[in-house]
Amino acid sequence: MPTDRPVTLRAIAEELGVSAKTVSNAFSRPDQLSDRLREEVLATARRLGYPGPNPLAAGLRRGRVGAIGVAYDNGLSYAFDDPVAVELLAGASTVAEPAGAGLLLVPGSVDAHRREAAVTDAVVDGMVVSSLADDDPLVVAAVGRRLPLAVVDQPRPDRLAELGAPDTPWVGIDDRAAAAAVAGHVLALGHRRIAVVSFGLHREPIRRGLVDEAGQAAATYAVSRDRLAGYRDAAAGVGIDWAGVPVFHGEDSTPAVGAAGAAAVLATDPRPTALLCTSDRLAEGVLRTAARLGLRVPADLSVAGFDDAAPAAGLGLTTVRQPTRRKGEEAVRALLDRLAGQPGAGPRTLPTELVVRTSTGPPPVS
Amino acid sequence: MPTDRPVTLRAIAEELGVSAKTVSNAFSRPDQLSDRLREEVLATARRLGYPGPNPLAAGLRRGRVGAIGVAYDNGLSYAFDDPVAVELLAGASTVAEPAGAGLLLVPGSVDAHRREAAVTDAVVDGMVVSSLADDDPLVVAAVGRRLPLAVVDQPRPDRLAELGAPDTPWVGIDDRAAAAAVAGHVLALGHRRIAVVSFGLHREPIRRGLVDEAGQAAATYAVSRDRLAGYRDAAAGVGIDWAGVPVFHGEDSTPAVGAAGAAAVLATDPRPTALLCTSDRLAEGVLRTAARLGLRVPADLSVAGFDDAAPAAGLGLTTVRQPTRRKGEEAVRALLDRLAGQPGAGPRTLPTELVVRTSTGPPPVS
DNA sequence: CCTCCGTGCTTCATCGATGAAGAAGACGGG
DNA sequence: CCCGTCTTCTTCATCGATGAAGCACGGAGG
Repeated sequence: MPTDRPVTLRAIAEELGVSAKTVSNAFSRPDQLSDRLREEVLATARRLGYPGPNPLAAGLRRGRVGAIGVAYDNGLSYAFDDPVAVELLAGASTVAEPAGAGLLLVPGSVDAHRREAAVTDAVVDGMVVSSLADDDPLVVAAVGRRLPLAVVDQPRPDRLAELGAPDTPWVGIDDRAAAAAVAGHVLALGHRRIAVVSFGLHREPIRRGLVDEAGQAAATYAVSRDRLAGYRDAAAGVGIDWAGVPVFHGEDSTPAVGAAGAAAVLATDPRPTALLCTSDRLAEGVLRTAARLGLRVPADLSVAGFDDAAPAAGLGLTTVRQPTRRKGEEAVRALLDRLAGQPGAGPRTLPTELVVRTSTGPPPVS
Repeated sequence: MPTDRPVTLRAIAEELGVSAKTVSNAFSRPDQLSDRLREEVLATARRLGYPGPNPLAAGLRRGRVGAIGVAYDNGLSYAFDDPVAVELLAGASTVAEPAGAGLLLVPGSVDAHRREAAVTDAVVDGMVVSSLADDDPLVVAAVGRRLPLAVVDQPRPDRLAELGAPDTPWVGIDDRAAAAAVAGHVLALGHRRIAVVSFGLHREPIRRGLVDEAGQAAATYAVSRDRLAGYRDAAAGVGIDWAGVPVFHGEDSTPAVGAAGAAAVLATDPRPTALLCTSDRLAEGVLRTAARLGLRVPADLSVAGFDDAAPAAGLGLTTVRQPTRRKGEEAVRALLDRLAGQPGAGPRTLPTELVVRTSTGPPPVS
């Protein structure tokens, strides 16, 4: 029996009659001692069943642990089902991995208190936070930890400044302009009766369903707010009264919500001829409802998405391509730079591109 | 200016003239002190810009950090591109998340030394390792850390016992039987000239391409070895001489490898009428090559996959469904149980199911 | 009036390692 | 023969917190 309690550096040191520091060096700084002694130390370590230097203790002393936290708006389990989230993680990992940094996926939770605790307790050197609402306590907790941070999409830089973290690296796109671009395309095709299917506007859902202008303006998810504003900009450009445009918002970005949203907005009178969706996954559900109602796309109904994520190409979806993967890359890169001592990089806006496929066309002649 | 060096518990304690332990309690055990004092402590903490108790230090003292490591055979960046890996992670997260445990994705690396270091240095309470070759030093490193472990798929329980960790929880399927089932289906359709497209057999590729029986038996990836053995079992059942069956193995489980593999085995004479693939992603590439060569599936060529992962249904692929998500769930559950003090759960084999779709049919009459 | 107990806070040791600085020989140069 | 330098190892303090145990006080119970 080697031992009943954990074997530590000190145990090996005593066994061999050398200092603890020498044992430490045998593992972490081989050049600091003779090969002969080093071999002896390692052999003794093996014999005693020493698990190697405890990374936790080493991390405490060194001040870094080689891990980057990733906090996402929704739970982890949701994240892995959303191709956009997965792509973000993929991007993050391509930069983190060569740097030898692990990614700690911070558990989300319905329970607000535990959600915060998870961020507070994460053992990491820095954190990427993504897609959080302006009023999410998670943001406050993350900033409050005074940990190097990098933000993807939301909260916006101005909100970060408000929270006392003005130089936080931020990566995102111009959501308003991108949304205006896709709406502009649809309107240019001649559509005048449009509707919107959006994911959540607020963290705490007052009521899912159609939402009026006041509700839209009060959205605490900056991305949702800005995309709606972009649609509205485009509508204003051709003289459409926004008050008459049905806007549905559901809980999250899933086909199920999209399907429900489509049912809701297509029930309004006059029936819209084009639906703008704030994500491709929503659009996927919209297409499903359209099929169920016997509406041909795009002959009877045009549908546009957002993201150009996994299902879009296969579905022939007109959408806005955004560099999700690059967002993950840039966020981690900025974080690593900061950890290496460079100053905060500030906001960085990546380009987007309208992708026209077959889900949009001229409105039906009615 | 609050300070230039980090604010600690002690600083607050001194500022207020109380003990450090009391400040600690104000954060972690609110019931241990009066509300009045607690408020005072928190207010002072805010004033001094205290980031909250350092989770690293707390973790060292407590002996746990609330994170589970996940080590995967290939790099992280690869993992996020593979639907099977993502599903495994999704399963893992659905169990870890409610338990408040984060998932630390351990960085893989081409550099063997750093790969090991990443496992050694991961700050976690336990680790899930998935799909590692029998001779992967990562396994040795993981076992050597004497950290609670749970293994998915490979290495096999017998190999774990060899390494001195006999009671390690293990989750997987009966790869040999599952492979025999899908091969049996193809053979029952009447095919006699079959070929195999497989992902890697060895960690260190001697030579990609067609591999003979000796090479197959020497595979250090137990999953690959057993699936080949299963195909072979089925072939033996109908009197096929396995030495005549072309077996291609490529680096990893990607459509690109599948496409290359198909090209290789379809160039053999006589041309096979059915291709068995060890994953759906490989099969995806095989279908691409078939299309390029003008072969109709299944009229000219039958193709079978493995996994029943994301693309399979869409492609009409005949395959074997395996409960990837559940593997992730069970592995993490077993790990959490062990962390809670229960003894090792040992091996657990999950069921599989043959799924026949449209990519297999009778061989062409030649 | 004395004892017992709970509340609220403190003391002490400890979790397991590593950075900075220093000391003892060995060795080469002048 | 002395001195500076290198190698090899040691000493000391510290990273930042928390468990276990202890002390002081006030109120309840006998």
